[in-house]
Parts: sequence; structure tokens; C-alpha cells
Amino acid sequence: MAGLRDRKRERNRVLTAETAWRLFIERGYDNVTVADICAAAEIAPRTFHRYFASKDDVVAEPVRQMTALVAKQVAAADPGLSDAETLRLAFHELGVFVLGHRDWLSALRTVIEQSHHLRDTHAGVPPEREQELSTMLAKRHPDDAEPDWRRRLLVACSVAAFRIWYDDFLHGTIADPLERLGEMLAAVSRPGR
Amino acid sequence: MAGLRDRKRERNRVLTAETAWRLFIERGYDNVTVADICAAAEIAPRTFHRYFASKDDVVAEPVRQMTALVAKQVAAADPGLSDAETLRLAFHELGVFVLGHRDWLSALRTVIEQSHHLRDTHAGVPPEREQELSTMLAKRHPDDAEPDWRRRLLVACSVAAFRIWYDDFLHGTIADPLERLGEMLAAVSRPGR
DNA sequence: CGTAAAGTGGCAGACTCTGCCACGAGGCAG
DNA sequence: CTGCCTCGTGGCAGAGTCTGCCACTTTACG
Repeated sequence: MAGLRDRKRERNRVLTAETAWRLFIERGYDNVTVADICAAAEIAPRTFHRYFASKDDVVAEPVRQMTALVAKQVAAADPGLSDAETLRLAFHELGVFVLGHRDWLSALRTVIEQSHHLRDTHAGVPPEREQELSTMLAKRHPDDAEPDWRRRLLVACSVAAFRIWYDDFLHGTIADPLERLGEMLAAVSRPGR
Repeated sequence: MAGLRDRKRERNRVLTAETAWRLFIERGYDNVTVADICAAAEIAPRTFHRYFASKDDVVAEPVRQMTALVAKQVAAADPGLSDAETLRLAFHELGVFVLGHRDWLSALRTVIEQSHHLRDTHAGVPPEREQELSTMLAKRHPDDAEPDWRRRLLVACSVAAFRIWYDDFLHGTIADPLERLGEMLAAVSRPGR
């Protein structure tokens, strides 16, 4: 499964993404062409589009990784916990991750903010990811009488809370980030139905 | 302010958008080129891009109109109302609007769902719109001690609630839509605070 | 009227992305 | 080890989006 061929491919993919981000940070997303990235990463443009569906797709990668982290936490959570508690812990973990990569994430954020195009498109978390989380939660308690829309609403609000926290944190306007995050997630949990 | 020139321009813009939507619905977004739209609307491609920043921009128009409707409601709301109550009323009005344009909005939704590209990009409401609402609310009560992030969280959750309601409604899975919408908005309001 | 301002269309060009085909390197028997 | 087979890669051509530039027409205003 992890032959030389696959390892080489993955290595080149990561290297291409890193090269792309380096150029984006240096010159801004709009001033970097696919050809530039390919020249720097020493691959053909045709190959670039085999790794990434589009130039935008490179930007979407970090979001994918972060949602994957949350999904992983939810999957590994104690089945006895409520949905709200599960999400709270999962996003807390994501918060810890973000704290540990502040400089890097801050740079990515700057790239997105400075590009007209990216500001419009890569604004939030795609709804499919939220749906994915909701489905995972629903499967944990199959005989729950809770209407499905409440679950989806809880997920959406948790995501929204995290997004707002994320923005504030990267702007450096929060004194005690993790406590604030906990406060925000608690605000959307509503344990008392 | 509304000279012949402006009226002509607006008329052509609307006509172009309608033509574009008609083609999108007939053939699907991906199977319609800008040239197709221009031929049907009898304008030059160069002119199309003076009306709309991009082909995607035509799709973004309805969302713009709907957010504008909410902003208008918020601006016109009784200053004595709380933020939560203001948003509840505003989104209720939007709900009524949606109920009255079900077939049309359903068609637009189908177009977006059937296009790979649109599914990725035109997923949700751009954060700037949320920020706009938050700012409007903040100006209503300048001497409010409420931390700003609570306001932004309330707005984001309200938007999220509406989005979920909107999806469910267009899928026809709600018995009493407006009641459900009220229920969802109440769930994110947290009157006890 | 006559001049300024603004909308329109045509043209060339940069850029993104895809289908197609040929080539070469990794993988897999025998 | 050898020959075949698969799969990643690169080059090429072409469609499609979007922009800058310029000339032309229409509207606005003194």
C-alpha cells in the first residue's frame, strides 16, 4: 500500500503545496500563477492539476486538515458523552492545535485576506463538512428522540463559534484564548434544551 | 439620480441575469458559457463583465438580495428591541419572503447543487455580511456592556439557523415552516442572559 | 448646441483547467 | 532476472474566464 511509487507521489504533493504557500506568502495569491509554482516545485503544470483540482484547492487544504482533526476527535470520543460535550471537547482540541501553529496559520490567513478572490470563495467551512459531523453524531445515539435539525443546528453553531474565535485569536485580541473558546462553545451548547 | 442612462443600465443588467438563470436552469451551470448568455441577452461578452464580476457573480446575486432584505429589516426595527428579538423578526421576514418564492428559489438551489464548482464556492453566507449585521446591531446600543463577540456569535448562529431551515424547507421536509423557523431562531437566542 | 462623462463593443492577451497521447519508472509474475 | 503491466508524468492543443486598452456611441449638462 505504501510502495515507493506512493511515497514519491505524496512527497511531491506536499512539496508542491509548501512551495505554493511560500510563493503566496511572498507575493500574494493573485500574483502567483500555476506556472510559477510549477517552476519552483519543478513539476509540469499538467502534473500540478493532478495533485490539486485547482489553484484554490491548495488553499482549501488546511481547512480540510482542520475539519479532519475535529472529525477524528468526535470519532474517538467517549460514547457516553452528549453531542454538545463531544463537540466541545473536539473543538477544544482544534483550539489547542491552532494555538500551537499560530504563526503559520496567521500567515495563511493573511494570504486569504489579501486576495479579493479568496475572500469571496474560501470564506467559511463547506456545509458538507458540517453534515458529516452531524451524521457522525447521529450514529452515536441511534435511538435518540432528538430531532435531527437540533443536532445540525448545534454543529453549525459550534462551527460558527470556532470560526469567530479563530478570527479573533489570529488578530491577537483575546487575553485567554482557550478560556474564551470554552465560553463560546458553552454559549451555543444550551444543556437545558 | 435615476436618469435614462441608469434605468437603461439597470434594465439590461436584470435582463442579463434573468437570461443567465434561464439558461442555467435549462442546461446546468457548467454547460452554459458566458458567450451563450451574451448571445441570448444580446450583449457583448465585454459588457457582461461590466455588469457582473464573474459568471459566479450572477449566482451570488440572490444571496446578496436576501441579506440586503435582512439588513433592511434590522435597520427598520424598533430600537427598543433586543438584538436577539431584532434578528428573530428580521429572519422571520426573510422566511416569509422565501415562502413566497419557493419555486424560484428551489430552481436556483437545484442549479447550485448540480454544479461541482458552485457546490464548493457558493456554499454559505460570506462572513462580511455577518460582520455588517453585527455592526448594525452594535450601533443601536452604543453604551451596551455586552462583549462584541457575543453579538457576532448571535448573528452567526442566527444565520446558521436560517441556512439549515432554508435547506430543509426547499427539500420539503417541514410541516409548518414558519413555526419551525421560529423554533430554531429561539434556540439560538438564549433569552436567559 | 457643444463639450464632458459614461456605457458599449471589439480585440488581443494572460491565465486556469481538461482531454488526449506518448514516454518512462515502479511493480509483479514466472 | 526478465518481460509485461500499471501508473504517474509531461507535452500539446483547445476551450473558457476575465482584463486592459481603445474607438465609438449615447446621455447629461452648462
